[in-house]
Amino acid sequence: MTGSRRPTLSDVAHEVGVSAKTVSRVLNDDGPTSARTREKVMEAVNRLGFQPNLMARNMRRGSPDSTIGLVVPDMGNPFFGTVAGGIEDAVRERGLTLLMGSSAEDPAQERALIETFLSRRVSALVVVPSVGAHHAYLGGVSSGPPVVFLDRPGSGLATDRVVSSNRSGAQEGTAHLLAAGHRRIGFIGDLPAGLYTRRERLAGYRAALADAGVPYDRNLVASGHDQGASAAATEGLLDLAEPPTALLAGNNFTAMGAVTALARRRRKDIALVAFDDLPLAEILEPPLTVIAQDPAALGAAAARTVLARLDGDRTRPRAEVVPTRLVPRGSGELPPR
Amino acid sequence: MTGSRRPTLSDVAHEVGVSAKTVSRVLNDDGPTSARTREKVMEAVNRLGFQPNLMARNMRRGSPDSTIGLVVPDMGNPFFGTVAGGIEDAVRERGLTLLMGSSAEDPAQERALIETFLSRRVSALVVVPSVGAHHAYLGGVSSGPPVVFLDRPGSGLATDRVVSSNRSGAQEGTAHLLAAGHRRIGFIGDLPAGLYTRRERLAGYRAALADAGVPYDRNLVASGHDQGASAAATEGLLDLAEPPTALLAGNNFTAMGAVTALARRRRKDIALVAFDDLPLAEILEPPLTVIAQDPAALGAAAARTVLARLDGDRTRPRAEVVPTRLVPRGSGELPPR
DNA sequence: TTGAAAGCGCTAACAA
DNA sequence: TTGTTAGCGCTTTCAA
Repeated sequence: MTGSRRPTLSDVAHEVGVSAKTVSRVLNDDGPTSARTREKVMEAVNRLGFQPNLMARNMRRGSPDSTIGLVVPDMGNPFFGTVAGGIEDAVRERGLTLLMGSSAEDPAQERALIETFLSRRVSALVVVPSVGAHHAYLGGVSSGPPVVFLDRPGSGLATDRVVSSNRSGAQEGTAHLLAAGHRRIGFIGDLPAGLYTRRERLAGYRAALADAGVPYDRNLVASGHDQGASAAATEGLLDLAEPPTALLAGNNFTAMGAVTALARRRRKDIALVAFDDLPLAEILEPPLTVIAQDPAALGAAAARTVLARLDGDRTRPRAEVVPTRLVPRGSGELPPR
Repeated sequence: MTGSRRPTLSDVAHEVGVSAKTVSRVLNDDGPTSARTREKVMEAVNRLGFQPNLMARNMRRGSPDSTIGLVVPDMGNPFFGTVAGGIEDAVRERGLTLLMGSSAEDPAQERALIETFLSRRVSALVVVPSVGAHHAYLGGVSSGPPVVFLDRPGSGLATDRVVSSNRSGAQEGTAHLLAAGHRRIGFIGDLPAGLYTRRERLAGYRAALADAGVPYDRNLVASGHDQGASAAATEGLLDLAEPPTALLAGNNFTAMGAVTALARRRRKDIALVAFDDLPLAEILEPPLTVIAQDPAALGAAAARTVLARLDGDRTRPRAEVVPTRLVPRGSGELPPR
């Protein structure tokens, strides 16, 4: 397995007794070759376990690598996994392979990963930008592959982007709680506070409050990035002197935290609407009302944009919004006590 | 952004008025260079937006690409996302980048992805083999990168592997149900039936039954791959003439299906133990008892093995088993009615 | 139907 | 401290 040098085209050619170019022709179906030659070449290829060196091929051809680089902040979040699946399904038939790496929500790691992808000459880049990252360097004098920002707009680079309808979705979810009669509605948002999705969803929440003439109370805004911190933040809201009677959870992890906190406190009377769906939402008690995102559609939209750019689309940057959908299941319809 | 040719080393060299080799020296910190030269070179690099072509560098150096290829059957499954995070954390400081792609549990796609990685000369390959895939081709005459199988052993290739303690874990979980007094215990397994983890866990289940002198009844074995199918399969078990009083769910998705089915039927009297933990396990009613896996540890173990091989370890293939842990939370302690 | 020569962008080896 | 030459493995171009 690990041992002698990997075989090259010339090794195969030498083995068969032809020139390297002939082997190349056989492998790439490029130009005429006799059946006899083809047979012998293929036999030698298999016998030697020859694997063409794509780096050499791409270099000579001057063509980009047939891969698309995807940068996400967290591979363990099924939201991004589903996004990746949506991209992959859409680009596979074009012969493109999706390569995914994680930035761990760190601008430095994000940049390192992007440069890794650029140095490997990927055909396109899909990036979920980390908070605090700047992308001006991507738009330098140099010609690079098309870049699409996903889930969040990038900073310092005017290029295509695909996001969910964060603001109107959150507004709709909050309005749903207001319609049930709630006036004190808590918001549990992701961290850091500068996160685009958090800001947009918080803005939607505030817009709904304003529409209903309910004053915004910043004491009702809590934060957490993972499930544990979000649960603690939720308990903090419940412990207020004037606690909320309803909650809007800002994403899937904060939703799990809120659900956990309410369960620990046995507070089935607190209404809850979550941004982003959860696999077990239906069977929670009460069943969880959500503003569902469509991560596979986000991925597919990004892929379509990428393919259009690769096909020569030179129009100005697109900003696509994938709609969210309110799914009432019960937890958002509870009245205030 | 997309336009003129990407700048090369020579472009930079020409711009500064030095040779390509000097620019190379500056960029790679290889050999002496004057401060003045370094300055001018870096300035030109930034101005032109030069990105070194890693394909060319790797080719010339004859070194493999500083990436590790990871092949998983499903990017949307957080289990594999967490595994990937475990690998990444362990290899990052060695300067290796993790590239993940999906086989969609299809041997043909798996092979295509592996060949893609091999053609790009990755430093190592970590593979979660699809059912029905054979890997003899990886062990050919040729020298290739180290390969580690993860979560499941590969077929046709004797190489390193890292798996969970599937059999003993399932045995322990089943024994837990038997200890609570259950004698009719259903098993809901992943599909296809040939899947290694399913077979191992089923074997553990059967071993526990045998230890307790309880006859194995194949009518109590049901199957599903996703949450919906697993829920339907669970309902099928509940509709038997002699239904089970307890269930063992074979993985995270079947667990969510079983939980869903029991909730729909309002059967809080049915005991349940699930293989693999769930984020909301604690707050289900009753709280879900699980045989927890440690996906990050699986990834870390695979990474350690990879690094050892890259460091020249030529000993015979390792078979590492990452232990599972029974976490009693309530659902497995319910007595039979 | 096949081969020879050149060169993609970079770095090793040597020379200056 | 810097430059020149050659060559990594492949494909393009041209010739046979």
